[in-house]
Amino acid sequence: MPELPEVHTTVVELERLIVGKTLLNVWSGYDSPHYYGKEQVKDPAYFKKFKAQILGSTIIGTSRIGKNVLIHLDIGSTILVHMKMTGHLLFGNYSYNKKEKKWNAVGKGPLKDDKWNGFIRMVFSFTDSTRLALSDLRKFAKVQLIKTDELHNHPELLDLGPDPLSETFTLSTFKERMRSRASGKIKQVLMDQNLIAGVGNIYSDEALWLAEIHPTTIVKKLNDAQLKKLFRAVQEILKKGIDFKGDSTSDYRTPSGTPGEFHHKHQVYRRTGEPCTREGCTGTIERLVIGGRSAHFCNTCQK
DNA sequence: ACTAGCCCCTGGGAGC
DNA sequence: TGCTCCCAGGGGCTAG
Repeated sequence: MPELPEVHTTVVELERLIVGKTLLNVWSGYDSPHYYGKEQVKDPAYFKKFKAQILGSTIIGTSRIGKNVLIHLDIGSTILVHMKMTGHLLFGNYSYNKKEKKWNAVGKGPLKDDKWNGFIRMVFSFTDSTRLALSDLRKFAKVQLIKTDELHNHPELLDLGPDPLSETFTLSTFKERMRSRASGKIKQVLMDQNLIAGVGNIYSDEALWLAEIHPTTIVKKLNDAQLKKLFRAVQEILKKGIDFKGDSTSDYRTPSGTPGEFHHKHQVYRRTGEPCTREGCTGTIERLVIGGRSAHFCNTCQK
C-alpha cells in the first residue's frame, strides 16, 4: 500500500516521465455510487468539470505532500491523487479494448498484460499518445483538482503533520508531536497523518521493531532515549523503503510497472509465526489488532 | 475534544 | 469444483 516511500518513488519517476506533456483527454471508469464527499472525480458532475478544466493544459511539475501525489498544471491548478490502499499510477502506451471494456498496454514491457491493467479506473491521455493510468483495485483512491496557490489551505492537506524526511523535521519536533498524544498507543500515534505525514502500517511496524518498542506502548511511558531511537528508526526505515523503490506486498508498482523490493526486507510485517531476525533474540513475530489495524512485532525484543 | 467502530471496495485464500 | 466467509487496510465519518 502506498506510504511515503511508494509515493516518493512514484513522484520522482513521474517528474521524469510526464513533465512537459499536454493533456489531450481524460477517461474515468469510476462508477461507484457511494463515496465520501462530493468533491472528487467519482462524482460524475465533478468529473465533467474536472475534465473541462484540465484538457489542453501542460504538466509543469510533480511533488508530494504526505501520501498525496501532486501533479501541477500550467493553468494554476494541481491534480491531487491520494492512492489510498490499492491505487498506483502507471505510465505507458495504453489502448482501450471496446469489446472487453478494458485498457491494456501496447508493446513490450512490464505493463503489457499486467494483472493490474484490469483495474484501471482513470486514464490521462497526452498529445504524444502516451498515457498515465490510475489502477485502483478497491476503488478507494481520491482524485481532485485544486488551485495551486490554495494547496496548503485545502482540507485534505491543511492538517497534515510535517514530513519526516524534510530537513526541518527535528528530534524535538518529533518528540513534541508524539507527546501531544501522550495517552495514545505509539503504533497509532505514529500513523496519525496529522502528527507526521507519510507513515502507514508497514513502515510503522518496521520502525517500531528497529527501535525495539512494543506497538501498544503508551506514548507517555516512552523516555527521551526511546523516542530518539524511534525518530532515527522512522527516518532510517523510510529511507530504506525509498532505496528499494517501495514495498509491493500489495498492489503497488512504480509508474513503469516494476514492483518495489522493500517487502523482501521486512523484519516483522506479515511475518507472523516466524522467528525474530535480531541477533541474539530467540523471539517470535506476533500479530495483534490495534485500532482495527494489524500490528506485527517480536514478542521478546520489543518492550 | 476525544475515540472506537463502521464504511467504502474487491480479490485471494481458507474451510467445508 | 464451487460456494461462503473472512481478511487486507487509509482515512472520512458518526455515534457515544
